[in-house]
Amino acid sequence: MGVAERRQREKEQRRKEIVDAAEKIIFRDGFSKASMEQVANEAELSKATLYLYFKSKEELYFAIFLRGQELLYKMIDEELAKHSATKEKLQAFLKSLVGFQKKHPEYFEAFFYFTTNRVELNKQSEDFISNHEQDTIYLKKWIEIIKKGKEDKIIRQDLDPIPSVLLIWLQSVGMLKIYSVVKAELEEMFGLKEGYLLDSYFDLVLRGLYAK
Amino acid sequence: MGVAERRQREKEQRRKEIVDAAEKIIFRDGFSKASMEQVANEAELSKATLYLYFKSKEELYFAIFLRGQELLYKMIDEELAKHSATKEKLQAFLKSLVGFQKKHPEYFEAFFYFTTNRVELNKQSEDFISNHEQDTIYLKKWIEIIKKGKEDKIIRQDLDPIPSVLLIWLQSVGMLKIYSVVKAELEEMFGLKEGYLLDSYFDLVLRGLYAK
DNA sequence: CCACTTACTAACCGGCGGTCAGTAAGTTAC
DNA sequence: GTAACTTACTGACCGCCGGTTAGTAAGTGG
Repeated sequence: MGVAERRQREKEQRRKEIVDAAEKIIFRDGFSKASMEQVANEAELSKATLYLYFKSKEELYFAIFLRGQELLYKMIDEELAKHSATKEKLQAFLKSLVGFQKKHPEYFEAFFYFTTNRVELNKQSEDFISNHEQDTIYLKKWIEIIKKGKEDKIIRQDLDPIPSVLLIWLQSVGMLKIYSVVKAELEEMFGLKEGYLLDSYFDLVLRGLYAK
Repeated sequence: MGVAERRQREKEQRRKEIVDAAEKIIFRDGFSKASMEQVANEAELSKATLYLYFKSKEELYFAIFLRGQELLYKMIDEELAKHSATKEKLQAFLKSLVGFQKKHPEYFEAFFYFTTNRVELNKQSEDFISNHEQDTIYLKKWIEIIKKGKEDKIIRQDLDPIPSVLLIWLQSVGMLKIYSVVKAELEEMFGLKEGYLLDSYFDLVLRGLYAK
């Protein structure tokens, strides 16, 4: 019986179409200004139908966030695959994160939204759990990289890998977000050249890690 | 004629009362969940009256933000006055910022809100301009501290003071915000002790700055 | 005592996230 | 073929919220 399977496929297709529509509207207007009515129009459905696929506006945005996160992880992994030295790996990480924000500012926005808003999402949902697992795997992978760097005497011997990895993550994401907002003001105020601040950031953060 | 003066005083008093009420409600429920109706009730006024004193909900929140920022700057200055060495000054800065978030998490929240949301506030308003000037003064003060640190060979000679100061600011604020959200999860996941991550942060960021 | 200002508000508006009763097309069983 | 049932969808509605408007009542100044 292929009917159930076809139905399933069609349902997933609809879901995808809704997320596509939501991306278009939310990326254009921002999450809070975008309305479910607009998304529904874009998807050529009624607003009520959206709620058959997503519990709330926020969960719909979460689906967009997941797309973005997958993209980010892919970008990091691709860049990472090019390098084997610890220093280069760390640089690749920072470069990917910056590149992600530059290439996909709206996905970065969604990413930032869900890291700074612990929202009442369905924490039992498949998506949420698999997402959380993926995060954990990622962090542990980076902890291993730092550990290896320590063994190779590249990284300071007195550093604890766990907080180091967490901190680089937290401070980079936070800095990039704020920078994106105040960029123009700062560059005008202090006559900074495009990209100069980020180059300085790379230098500053890596210097805190490296031995010697 | 003391009438006009009395009226002026009373008006300022009302304004203060409204901000007090708004603080109470917004600190309890958060900015987005708090409603102007609730604030009005708390202030024992009608909602319409609030709009005679503030143009929008956001401008009312901005008044709260200003209180918080003043407090933050005061905290930093007090801590700073205790020290003269560059290293200690930098540590005092980080310590004050962390202390501010810990002591006044709601003010920190407001502070973060207005650094990551460039909102349509009245940019000609007295408050906004004086705030912007104060920020500039503050940044320049820190740039001077770093310059002096370079002269004293405490700070790396190859560092440009301007981006260094900006970056410490951006990354610290951003990190603290994200950390406050994910703190519990991280500590549970990696068995981190309370405060350990922040100690590591101090170490990491200062190591990036110091010579030797 | 009257003209005018000040401080305030009840009632309203448009828009939004979210819900619900109902419908129409498709599916299954006989 | 048709009756019973499921699936996918929607129009109309609800409550709430930020913000506005027309109007009132107390106080001021001449």
